[in-house]
Amino acid sequence: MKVYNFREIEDKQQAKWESTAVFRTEGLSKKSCYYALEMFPYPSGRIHMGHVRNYTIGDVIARYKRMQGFDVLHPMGWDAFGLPAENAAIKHKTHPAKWTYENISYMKKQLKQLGLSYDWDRELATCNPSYYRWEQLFFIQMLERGLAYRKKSKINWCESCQTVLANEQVEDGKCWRCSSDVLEQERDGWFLRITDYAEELLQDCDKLTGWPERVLTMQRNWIGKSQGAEIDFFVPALNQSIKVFTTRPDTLMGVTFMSIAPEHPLAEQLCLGTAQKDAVASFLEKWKKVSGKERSETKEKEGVFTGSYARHPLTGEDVPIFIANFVLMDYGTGAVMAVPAHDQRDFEYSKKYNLPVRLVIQPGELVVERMEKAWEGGGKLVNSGQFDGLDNQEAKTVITDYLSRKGVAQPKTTFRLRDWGISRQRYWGAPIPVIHCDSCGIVAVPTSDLPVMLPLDAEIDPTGRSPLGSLDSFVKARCPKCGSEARRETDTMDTFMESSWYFLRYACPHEDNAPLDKEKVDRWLPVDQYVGGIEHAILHLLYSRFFTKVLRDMGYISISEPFKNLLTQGMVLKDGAKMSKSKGNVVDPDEMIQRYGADTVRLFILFAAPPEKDLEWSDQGIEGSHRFLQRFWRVIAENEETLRNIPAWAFSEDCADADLKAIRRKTHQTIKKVTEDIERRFQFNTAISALMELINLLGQNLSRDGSLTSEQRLRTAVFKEAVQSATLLISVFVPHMAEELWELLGNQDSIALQKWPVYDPALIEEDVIAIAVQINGKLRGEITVQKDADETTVKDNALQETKIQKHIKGKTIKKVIYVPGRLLNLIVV
RNA sequence: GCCCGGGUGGCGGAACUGGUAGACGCAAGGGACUUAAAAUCCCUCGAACCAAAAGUUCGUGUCGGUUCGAUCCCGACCCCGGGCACCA
Repeated sequence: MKVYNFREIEDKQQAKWESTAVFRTEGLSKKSCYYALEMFPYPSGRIHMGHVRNYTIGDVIARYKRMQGFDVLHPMGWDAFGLPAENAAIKHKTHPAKWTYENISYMKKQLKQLGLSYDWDRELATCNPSYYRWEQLFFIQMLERGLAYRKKSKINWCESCQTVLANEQVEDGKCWRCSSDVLEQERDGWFLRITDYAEELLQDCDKLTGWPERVLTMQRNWIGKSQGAEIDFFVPALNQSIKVFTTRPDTLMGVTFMSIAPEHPLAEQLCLGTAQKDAVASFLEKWKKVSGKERSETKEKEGVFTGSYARHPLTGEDVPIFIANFVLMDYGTGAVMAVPAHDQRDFEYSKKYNLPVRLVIQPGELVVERMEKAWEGGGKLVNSGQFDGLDNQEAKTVITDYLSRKGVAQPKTTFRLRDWGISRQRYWGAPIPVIHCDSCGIVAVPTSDLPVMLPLDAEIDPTGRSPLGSLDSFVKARCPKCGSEARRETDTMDTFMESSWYFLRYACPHEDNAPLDKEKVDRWLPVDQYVGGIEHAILHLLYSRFFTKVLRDMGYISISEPFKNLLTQGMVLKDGAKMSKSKGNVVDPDEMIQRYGADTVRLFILFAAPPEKDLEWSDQGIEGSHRFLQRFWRVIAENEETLRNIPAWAFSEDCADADLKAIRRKTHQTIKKVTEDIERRFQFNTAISALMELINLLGQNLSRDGSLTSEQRLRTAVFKEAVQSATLLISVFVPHMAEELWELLGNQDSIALQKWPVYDPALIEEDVIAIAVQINGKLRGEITVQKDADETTVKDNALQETKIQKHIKGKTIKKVIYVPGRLLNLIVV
């Protein structure tokens, strides 16, 4: 018997796939196209188990769809710009480009060893000018459309990474990459107007029915829409109005003071000439120093009276204006109307500073004197003059409309989402294609001059500061407008720019004349199934959605959403924790492939947990998966010759032998189960367990030495059907072994291009079925009946059982519940 | 605080979205083969009562409810994971 030499088999099959280019795709018609994509990796050096899991899941889907008859686009590439390359370059005294390309070549070898069915002809690396030149073009076009702009703002600065971070890249006040504290700084930078798309990004969440609900929730939260009104409060002392934003215009009559942020532009003016001047000055000195992050950690409400008053837009009453530490300058207008009775923060503040509380929403019996906290719910309006008696929801529009007519308010929608800051003060990224000219200002590089090449002769600065600024050959440029000497922009683009459109470029990776070939993109996109980690739930997925909409509006593509279905796979854990070098719990894929082969690693990872769940790595578990593959191999290899000589799919119609009948039934049940488990939520773990059951059954029907026994078995070809089906089914999980066994069974063409097996419904039904018998809902026995037995037969059979008789003796049957094919419940008293 | 997930044997996980809880695998125990080991094969494996079997009772985070019947539906609560958070 041929032994299962996985090393030899895997090398051989990988070479064969490569030489015959089985996974190359063109995509003939829109209808037959299927796009399976996994999030491309950052070329960090070596792949880890998270990659193995991600790409194995994607590969199963790609292989399955291919066998279903689709033209499957399954590409792979490299998210190749980024900070680690620079850090490694400093550490190892090399160049980021060299480090990156070496990593790519090593990791590519690793991916090939996993037997992933990629069309490597479409491979791309984002650090290649043939890729980023188009991104620079997009940037210029965004600039023309006003979607890209430059502004000075408070930015998030990571000292250790020496760069600015986008809001999305700050997690809990720390850098998403290195976890060091993020500082606030004033700085000039480039922004993309993602807020222009806030409404559409939010609306379209509803269309993403193939996305996990929790990812959508995160995106919705991040966009953070709130609807309300902007209301003007006139300040006589300044002879101008202060605008406030509120979601509760219905509580306007409950306003007893106003709070503004310490950074509010009017904060200092309001106290001029009042007795509060000094108090305000010391308060501002204290709170302006405190960063936004620290301030939000301070739960204690603190504020100071400005000495000035605003006029209530309805009553004309004087409303004292305070500067308060809890008011944020970068949300709404930086000023809020305070309604202590109906806002908890205002309530706490009013208690501390002894300010009046006025109840204007009446939820039943509540009275001000007995309030222990603010009432933030609904109710009827009271103490609101002409608006009394209105339902508060209704009052929101009524009051806003009323004020609008008087010209002191307007309906307003506010988003939490901020524009995307894309400037990075780093070297290893795509240069932002603009030129600073002393006379013309900021001038875009003419598109005919693209790409602005990232110079590869830069000396990497060990402090981490970008070398571009001091590289004269790069910085010195002519102004495209006036021709005078000018300076090139030295910031590079956030690397999330590259990953925001790579999935489009895969449709036409070799297109030289344009970023995208519309016809091809429209044929393949949207991605039918995207697979990746949950950690990108906001960052990458939100940016990609934004880019897709922008490129649509620019006319490059027709779709509005890039990813039709999204599968977020869980992490790979060891000893209950995420694998990390510092914890010393890393399991190296290479080592596992060496020991057990890629097929075993793939199988274990698919079998140990459903894809969305975290997966606990188990050294014993992988042994078990390997044992199963050995068993699978033996069942076929030990009977190789016999099986090969049976004509494929030839059956004698009636196999009377009960064992054989059972095998056929199991075969078809397995085809059904595996197909449905893959279709329905990608339950690979249960699909594999079904295959295990089939192989176990076949094993039981072999002789002690593993060979086929009876002559009848040889004639009927039932075994051949079983092993052939099992091999086809398992090929999506363990392609190398399946391919080898497929050959062993006498087949010529690659198993990857075979048709997915189809079950025969007539064969999966059992002749006799077990019916559970319950007395008063408790299981008391089990009977076997013919599959088409009716209720009366089942009941009569059940009543003949001694066990059942025992339980109903001396009692009368009050009711009979029969669930066909499943259970009989006798209610007795 | 708010919004999503999720709590099932010693462990990873199954269970047709109301119908025999624990498939499949791991670990464990026992046995066969072997001079021995490995490998392989067979048996047992939620808990309790019982010498054992038959059997009975309990059992899907907790407490209630609906139902002939609940891991599944409803209500209250506890715990774990994730997201958002002085967002006006």
